Amino acid sequence: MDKTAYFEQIRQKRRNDILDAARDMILQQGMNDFNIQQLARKLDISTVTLYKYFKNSEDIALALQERILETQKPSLSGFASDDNPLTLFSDFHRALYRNVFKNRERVTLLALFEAYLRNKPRPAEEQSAFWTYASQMRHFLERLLEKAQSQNLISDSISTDDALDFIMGINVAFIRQIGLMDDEHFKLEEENIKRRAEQLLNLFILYLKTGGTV
Amino acid sequence: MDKTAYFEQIRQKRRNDILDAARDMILQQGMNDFNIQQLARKLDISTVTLYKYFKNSEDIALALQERILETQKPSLSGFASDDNPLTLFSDFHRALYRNVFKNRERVTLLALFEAYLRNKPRPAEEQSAFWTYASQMRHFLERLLEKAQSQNLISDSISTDDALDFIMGINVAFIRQIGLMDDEHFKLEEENIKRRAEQLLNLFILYLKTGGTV
Amino acid sequence: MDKTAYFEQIRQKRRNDILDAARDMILQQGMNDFNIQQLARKLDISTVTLYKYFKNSEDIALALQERILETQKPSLSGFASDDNPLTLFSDFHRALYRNVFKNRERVTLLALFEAYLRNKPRPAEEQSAFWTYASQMRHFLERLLEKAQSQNLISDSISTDDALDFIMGINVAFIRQIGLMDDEHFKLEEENIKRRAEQLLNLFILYLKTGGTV
Amino acid sequence: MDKTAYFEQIRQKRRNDILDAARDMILQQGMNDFNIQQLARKLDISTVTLYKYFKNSEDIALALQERILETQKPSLSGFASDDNPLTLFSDFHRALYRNVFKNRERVTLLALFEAYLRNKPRPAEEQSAFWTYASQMRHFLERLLEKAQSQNLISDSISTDDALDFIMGINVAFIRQIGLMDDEHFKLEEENIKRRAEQLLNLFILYLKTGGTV
DNA sequence: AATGAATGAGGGTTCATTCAT
DNA sequence: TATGAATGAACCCTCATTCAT
Repeated sequence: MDKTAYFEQIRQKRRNDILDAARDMILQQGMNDFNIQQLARKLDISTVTLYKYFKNSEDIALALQERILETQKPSLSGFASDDNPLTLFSDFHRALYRNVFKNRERVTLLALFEAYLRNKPRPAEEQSAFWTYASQMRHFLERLLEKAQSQNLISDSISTDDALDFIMGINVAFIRQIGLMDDEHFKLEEENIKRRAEQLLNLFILYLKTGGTV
Repeated sequence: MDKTAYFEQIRQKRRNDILDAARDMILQQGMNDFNIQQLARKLDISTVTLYKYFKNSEDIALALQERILETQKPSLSGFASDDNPLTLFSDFHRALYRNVFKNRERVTLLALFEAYLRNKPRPAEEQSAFWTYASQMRHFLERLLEKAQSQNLISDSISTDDALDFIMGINVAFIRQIGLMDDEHFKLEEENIKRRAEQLLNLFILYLKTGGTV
Repeated sequence: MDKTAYFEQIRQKRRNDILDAARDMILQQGMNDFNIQQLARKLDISTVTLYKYFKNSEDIALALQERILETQKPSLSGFASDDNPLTLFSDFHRALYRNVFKNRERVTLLALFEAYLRNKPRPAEEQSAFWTYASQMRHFLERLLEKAQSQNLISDSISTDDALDFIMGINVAFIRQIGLMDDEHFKLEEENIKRRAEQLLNLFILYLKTGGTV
Repeated sequence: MDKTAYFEQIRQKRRNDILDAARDMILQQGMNDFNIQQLARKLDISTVTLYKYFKNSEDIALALQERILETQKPSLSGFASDDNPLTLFSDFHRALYRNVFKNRERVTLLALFEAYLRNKPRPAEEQSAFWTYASQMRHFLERLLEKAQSQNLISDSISTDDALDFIMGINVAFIRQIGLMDDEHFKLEEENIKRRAEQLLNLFILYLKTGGTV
């Protein structure tokens, strides 16, 4: 009998339950008021049990962040590489925001972690989750832009690197903004924001085609 | 005798000193580790005295936020209204970012407050400080764009309202991002970020002129 | 009115009361079971109040140790330096043990601290309290022995340094032993132990006179 | 079938492994930080298994102490009783210290236990391990001294009992001191200490011969 | 026999806040 | 007005120990 594997499975499930509860708590109360005791109460287990699964409260937050980053990995399959690069760019941009709207709570969590960790002393090489996330797509876009340039679809005056930094920067900023919005406010504004994401795409296309000057 | 006024003045000065110290603490340690006892120690007064000036730590944060918003009010004097509206728009945009770079710490504070207050129960009508700040300039830009439109300087297809929402939204997102960057990273990237702010301006102009399509 | 001084006085008194209670607790239960909560309960104050007076439980132990070392400083006045050096040596030895017997609880505390701190990581330069105490008298004895040697009262073959190391080493060992004895056992054996201290003195004199060989 | 005996053997081996690990832990961290969970982790077994072998952590310490006392039993074979008693005394003394230096870690453990158990409520008849150890050799030395006295090798004025108490007392004190030294300090001082043990022997001989007076 | 899971108890510490002067 | 003193509440975490399998 494969007892060990069985236990491990249960354990994983339990870890996930804990992370789910932590997620809800953080979304409701923010990182500041997130604490292990309340989490244990909410899960109806003892704090000690929590400590068997996670080293401490920061460990929980980090595991949650990691889980989000893993689930959230931009899937690039489905983007047939022989299409027009700019069309692909648009598709990708739209898919990105579709994802953001669909999983706004994850974005919120990442944004809250980021603000929370801002002043904590952290290993130097560690990046904010947002930038980890962003760099995952950067590579894909890079090849896209290079291809577009080789096909003369975008302005000569554009440096691929600069363009990417600019586009990613604005996108990350806008996405963070979406994540940090108040839930109510977001619901009210959802349609407007979607329209603005589309406008942003237009702007980027305009930028790529013209290099940013008329 | 206006002894009362004199005391009130002293009191104001004291309040300001407290807010200064609070600002430094929050910038160094984040909202999480900001606490009244440490603040009192830093100011070399008793906590009780602090309580005479502010109800509690949240009250201090709010007062600080308010002080920033007041100081930060975009000064619109100096923008002669008979210039070309688009030139004025550019001037204004540049002045805005110049201000942001010069007072990044205030932006940081507003961004930290925003994340901190996100889940606190708050009076419904109260907006995030960023949006308060944004709306202060909105009115000015609105008249500018209307004028530009009447002079046929910008595309017919543009709705002034939409354009403003879009532009302000992106700007606020970008500015918040600048505020939340960590200090070291900011120093390294400062020049790049300034360049991107300028690119953004170019794009906005392009957007206004073309309506977002080439 | 000299309020500050008054408060400081009260404060010192309170610190002393706390140290007294800590001393009793440690003597009764040993260092292992010494803890702040119980101490607070015993003093009938809240733990928080304790923290206002001492940084943490180790701080209390160190303060207690320091207090002992200060009180315990071997008083060398009263030893007229023109007497026969070996007589003085005997007087000093006897005074030392008289002190040990009279303040055995202090010795016990020092011995308990020493064993407790043995595996704690500590600043390298820090010495065990016993050795601090011992070195305080070493200087006095050194001059004594040199004088004795110059008066041909002790064997030529003796190196003052070696002799002191030897004598101090055995004394500290014996004193520590006295401190670590069980209270009951000590009471039963007290007279015997006193006799042995006297025998030890004889041994030392013998050693000094003969150099340790017949 | 003597399956039972076989299992018992396994069990004993297991107990020994546990005690070995406990010994290492205690030497490294002291009695205070010695705890069952860490011990189990170190042995890579569950705490529950530990409880099958020992009642609790004090039980482990006592078993360890007992094991040391058994192993450490002074072997008196090899001391041919027809030699000169004082020579035998010297040999014995040297063998004792040789043993202490060779097995200093055991001495350390006994000294740590002694301090640790000092305030624990214990069965009245139980003595400190050191005294158990000391009394084991006392009997042997007693016969030796009596023989020496009957051969007029030592002073008439000496009471065998007193002399033994004195000698054993100083030895135990010195040995405990050696055990409690911290490892680094011991390494630095090892040679000096050995010299002092030899000096002590000389003094004891002198003491026995002269009765403590020149 | 061995182990994963779970927990009560309790120590360490910090924080906001009140009281008395 | 200002402050020293004091504390309740709450969080963090570890340990010994038991239960069910």
